[in-house]
Amino acid sequence: MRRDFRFEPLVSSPDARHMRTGVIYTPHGIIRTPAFIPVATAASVKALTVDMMHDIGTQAILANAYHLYLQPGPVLIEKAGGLGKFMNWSGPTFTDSGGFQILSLGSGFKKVISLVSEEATVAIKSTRHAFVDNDGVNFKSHRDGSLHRFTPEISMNIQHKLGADICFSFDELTSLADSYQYQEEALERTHRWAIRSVDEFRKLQSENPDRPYQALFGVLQGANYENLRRQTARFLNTLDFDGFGIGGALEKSTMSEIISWCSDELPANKPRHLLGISEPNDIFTAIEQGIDTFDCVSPTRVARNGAAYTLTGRFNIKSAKYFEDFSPLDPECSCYTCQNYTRAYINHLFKAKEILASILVSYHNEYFILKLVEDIRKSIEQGSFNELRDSWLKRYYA
RNA sequence: GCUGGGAUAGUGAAGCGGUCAAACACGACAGACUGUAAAUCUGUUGGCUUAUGCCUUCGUAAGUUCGAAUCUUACUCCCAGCA
Repeated sequence: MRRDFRFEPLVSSPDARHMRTGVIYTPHGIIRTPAFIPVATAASVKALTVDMMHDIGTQAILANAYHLYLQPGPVLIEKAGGLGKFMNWSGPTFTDSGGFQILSLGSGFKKVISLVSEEATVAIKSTRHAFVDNDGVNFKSHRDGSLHRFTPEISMNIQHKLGADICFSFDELTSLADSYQYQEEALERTHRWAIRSVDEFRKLQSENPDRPYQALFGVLQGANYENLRRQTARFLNTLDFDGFGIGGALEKSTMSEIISWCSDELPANKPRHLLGISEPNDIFTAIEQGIDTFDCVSPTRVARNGAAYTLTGRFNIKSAKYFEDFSPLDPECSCYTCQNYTRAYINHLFKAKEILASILVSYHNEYFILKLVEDIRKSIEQGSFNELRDSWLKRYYA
């Protein structure tokens, strides 16, 4: 089996132990890192066409095995020629395993990520644990309530059919509300699932030697416990993974440490992906601690609800005070939206519930984050990361 | 001109003697959103100005009643039918 995938670290920054630039080579092109990977859950970056994605400098996209399994089904996408062909995206693609969705949607909906409250704790313990067993997870479709089951083997089969360049092992997402004992149990389960993910995935690949190579990333859990995070990084590194994803509910206060523990233990020659992060301060933190790629729904989700990024912070364009504001969303932005449309117009589009509102702001927000990460990458090359970080964050959060 | 129906907060629309500052919907205003059940969700929406408080409101005016958006009378306007 030809491994048409590799990561080449380029500039290691003297500013921070693990920070670096690099290039990820995939069968569908390269990704210059650090890179933000827009999320296309259901094979679409919501509100954006592929042309738009190219225009704003999208290097790769990340879709989801859970959603595509439920609709339209992996068999159809395989027939279409794979995820990229299906959605007309010729560049590199990622798919998530579905582990996160199964446990964060349905019974865990809105509770798993930010669960600190007692209510969330109770909800998690009484519902989630009933569905997880050592072999896999039973779950109900969020679409029609029908019963389904995911195991590492099933997730790998789906992702193999979807045909993304980079796939993730099947993991169990835990919540910070879970006990330490549960975190340990779940982590062991995630380890066994990682072994099974590798075995199944490599078996499928050897049975289909003519297909483009698909890389497999192992997912690190372990909540906010240093020993668990380090332990899982060391363990996963013994398996046949091409890279790693750092997952779990990441609190602002501990994210930096968690990533640095993982980076300490992971090999320098394999890429490190951070799952589901994209607020500007988090981006700086993640990259500084050695993250190469990361994905997030936030820029488009927030855009559809009227929030736009600017160099001086995020604001809500729906607000009445922009009714007569004929300046661009961000006066310093050179994206298509900011070059051609005013705040007053976009404010009107939201009030009038016009589809174009979502399109224009999604375009701007994705551009804004992609540009920020691009600027950060250049700053690492030029040895000016710290200066950029300090001045940028000072303005943004002023 | 006659007969019948109707006028409720920004709009539509419940309520038909006390538990009504008045349901609900929309709108408006604000907030949230981090591996997308999210073009979603939450809160506020008469005034005072934050209180198991006071004041002003249900077309206008007068009345019945301990008590009226709710009952009576007159008036004004709107709608339908008849002339």
